[in-house]
Amino acid sequence: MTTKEIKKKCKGRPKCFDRQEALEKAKAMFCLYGYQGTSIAQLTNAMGIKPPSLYGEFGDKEKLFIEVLDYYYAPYKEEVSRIFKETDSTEAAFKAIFDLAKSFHTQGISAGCLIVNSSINSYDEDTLIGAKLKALHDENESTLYQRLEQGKNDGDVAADVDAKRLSRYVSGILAGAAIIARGQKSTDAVTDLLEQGFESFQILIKA
Amino acid sequence: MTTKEIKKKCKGRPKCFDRQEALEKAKAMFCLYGYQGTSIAQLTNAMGIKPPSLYGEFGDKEKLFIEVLDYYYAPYKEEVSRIFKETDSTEAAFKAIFDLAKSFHTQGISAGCLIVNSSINSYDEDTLIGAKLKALHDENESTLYQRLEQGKNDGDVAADVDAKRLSRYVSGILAGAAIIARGQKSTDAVTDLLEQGFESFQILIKA
DNA sequence: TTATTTCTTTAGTGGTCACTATAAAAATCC
DNA sequence: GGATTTTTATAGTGACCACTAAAGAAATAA
Repeated sequence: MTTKEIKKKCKGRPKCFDRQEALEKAKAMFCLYGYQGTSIAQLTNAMGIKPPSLYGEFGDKEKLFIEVLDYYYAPYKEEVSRIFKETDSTEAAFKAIFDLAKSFHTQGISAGCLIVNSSINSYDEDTLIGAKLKALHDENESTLYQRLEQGKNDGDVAADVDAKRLSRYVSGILAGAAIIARGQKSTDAVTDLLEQGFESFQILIKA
Repeated sequence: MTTKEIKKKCKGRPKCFDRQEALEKAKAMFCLYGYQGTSIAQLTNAMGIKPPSLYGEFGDKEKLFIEVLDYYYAPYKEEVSRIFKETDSTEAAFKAIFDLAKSFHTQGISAGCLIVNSSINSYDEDTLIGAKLKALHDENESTLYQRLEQGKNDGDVAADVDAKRLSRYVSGILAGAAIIARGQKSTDAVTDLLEQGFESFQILIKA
């Protein structure tokens, strides 16, 4: 919207596509078929543009994918941030996190989580994609960890709880839920895992 | 060994490679790079054979992969079966399962779990690979479920425990551990997840 | 209007993909 | 030893891969 307005007075031929819409389409394709599994031809077809436009706008396939990863993570990050701001107790906050994952994976045809999916194929930290994936994972886990530490300060998480271990536990269950959502496509399996996961979380923060 | 002895008296030119060794090499490549990410050229190079030999012996890439999946799952299945036979209490049995996963993912360079990894890219049940992956997952979860039901009969699992839900929970954590092992390559993260997972399991079967 | 700039479309590039036709090599059978 | 059988190695097949050179189209600037 605003970018369109701002760019109204540029020289040269105007673009025939909206950048965000293109990213959205690319995201959908990468979610379905993965980075390797999605060809430039599939991407350009879905995005409604030709290869030179894609390369002109996004650089190459790898750079486009990294941009899609940020675009994918942003709303989740914002939602988690909102939850942790607006929710008082640690228990209620993590209940909201588990619920967020549950609703994400159980409404519509879930393709799992793009970041979890991609970490299977691009696990090498020496690559741009691998480094980006690790950064996003670490950021997420760190966010969970900090909320647990806050809970210990607030007093609704027991003092002898290992916050790092517990954040890894939650992070691992969320990753598992993403896997199950994609691989098994069973709403019940995801729900069971996440609800049982939260149930155990409730117990673990009290001991 | 025995197959070699038996096949000693065949007509025609004898094979230059050992079938199981070839499967082992193929397994290693698929574990590292995945189904899509491993080319026939890479496979034949690792297996020490030429493409026509691969196709003559295994059919095509898809059939080879499915055979590798069975070859990969077999020792795990046997080990779980052994654990469930030789271990008395449900708690000790699942402790052994969690420990098995822990040692598998923390010794050497873990490539995660081939079956979990593959379920990301080959999630369509309509394909041969997708169907095989779902079958293996279901078999594993069913094995866990049955052991929990046995525990309820034996009396060391509380009667009101939802065995299906709990088996999905354990299965989900094991999947998450495989993801973390591959994606984060952190021994500590895997250990934390699995130990915290078993700790919660201990509590959940008693309530 | 003309020049300049920027994006578009067309039409490819060399490289790699899974897979195979062909024929030589190495064994047994008669 | 010669015929048969099976596996081998050589050398390719068309299809698709990520990516791009070249030229046309659509805007602004002069």
